[in-house]
Amino acid sequence: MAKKLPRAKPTHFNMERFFQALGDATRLRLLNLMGDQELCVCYFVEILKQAQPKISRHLSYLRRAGIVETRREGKWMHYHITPPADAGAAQLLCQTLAWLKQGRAMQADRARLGKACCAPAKFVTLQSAPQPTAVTRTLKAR
Amino acid sequence: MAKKLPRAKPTHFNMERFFQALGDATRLRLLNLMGDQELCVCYFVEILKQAQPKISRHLSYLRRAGIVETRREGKWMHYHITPPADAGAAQLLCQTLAWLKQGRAMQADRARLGKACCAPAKFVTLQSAPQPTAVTRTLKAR
DNA sequence: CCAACATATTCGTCAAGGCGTATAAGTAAG
DNA sequence: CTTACTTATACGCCTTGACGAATATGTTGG
Repeated sequence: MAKKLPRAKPTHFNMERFFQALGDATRLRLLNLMGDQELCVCYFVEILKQAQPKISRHLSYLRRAGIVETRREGKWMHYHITPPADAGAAQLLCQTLAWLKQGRAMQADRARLGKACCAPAKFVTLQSAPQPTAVTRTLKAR
Repeated sequence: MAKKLPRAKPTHFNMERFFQALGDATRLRLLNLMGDQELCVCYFVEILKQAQPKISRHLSYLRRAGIVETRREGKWMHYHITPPADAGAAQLLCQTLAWLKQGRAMQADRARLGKACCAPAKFVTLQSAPQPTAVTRTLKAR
C-alpha cells in the first residue's frame, strides 16, 4: 500500500547536475532571492525584470536538480529551497547561499525584494500576489 | 617596465564559470585525483583510462576557471589545485573536494592512483613519468 | 462553460561544450 | 637537424541548454 510518490527520485544524487544547476547567473539570483523564504513566480519576474517563461524555465531546472521545491496556492506557485538528498550537497548549497549574500548585485536584488514585499501594490505585476512567507524547515535547520 | 604577465587574470571572480567547471564528472574525477598533490597528465590518462586529448581539454577548462595551475618539468606538465582568487570559492572548492573523497568511485580512482605511484614501471604509459609530489601550499593551508 | 490570470511548456534558433580524430607545439636526446 | 616523446590545440559532429515568441495548462470567479 505504498502512497503515491510525490516525485520520481533518482536512486543516488547527481553531482554533475547539481553543479550545472549552479552554473548560471539567473539561477544563482533566483536562489539568492529565495534564501530562507518562499516566493511565488511573479516576484522573481518583477525583481529580476526578466520574461516570465525564462524565469519558469530556470526554476524548473532547479527543481529537476533537487534544489528547490514547489507549493501551489491557488493560481500561484511558490518556490522554496530544499536541502538536496545528499548531505554533502546540502552543506555545499548552504555555503553557496551564504557566499551569494556577500555579492553586491545579490544584495541589490534582495533589497528590491524587500521593497516589493512591503508595498506589493506599487508593482503592477504584484497587485494581488500573495506575500512571501518564511519556510518552516530552513536549510540550516538540518 | 612591467614584467611579462604569466597569465591574463579577470578583474573579478566568475561564479558561473566556477560552478560550470565543477559540473562535469571527468573534471570532478581529475580534481579528486589531484587532491593535495601534483600530477602529470600521463597519470590522469592512465588512471581514468581516457584519451589524452580529452584529459588535456578538461584540465585546460579547469585552468581557465582558476581552479588548477600548471608547472612544467621537461616534457611533463604537472597539474595541481590552486585556491581560487575568491575566498568564498576557495572554501567551496575545499568542501567539494572533501565531499568527493566520500564517493565510492572517487575512492577507487585514488586507490588506483596509489598503486600506480608505487610501481609506475608496471604501467606502460608511465614508464618514465615523474612521481607525483605533494604540493607545498595546500588548499587547507589558506 | 467562459474569461481572466498565473504559470508551464513548446518551438525554432543559436552558442557553448563534449568527444574522437588528426595534427601542432614544446622538450630532450642522439 | 631529426627523432621520439609528452602535451595542447584544431576540426567536424553531435548534444545540451539559453533565449524570445507563441501557445498550452491549470486555477478562480462569473
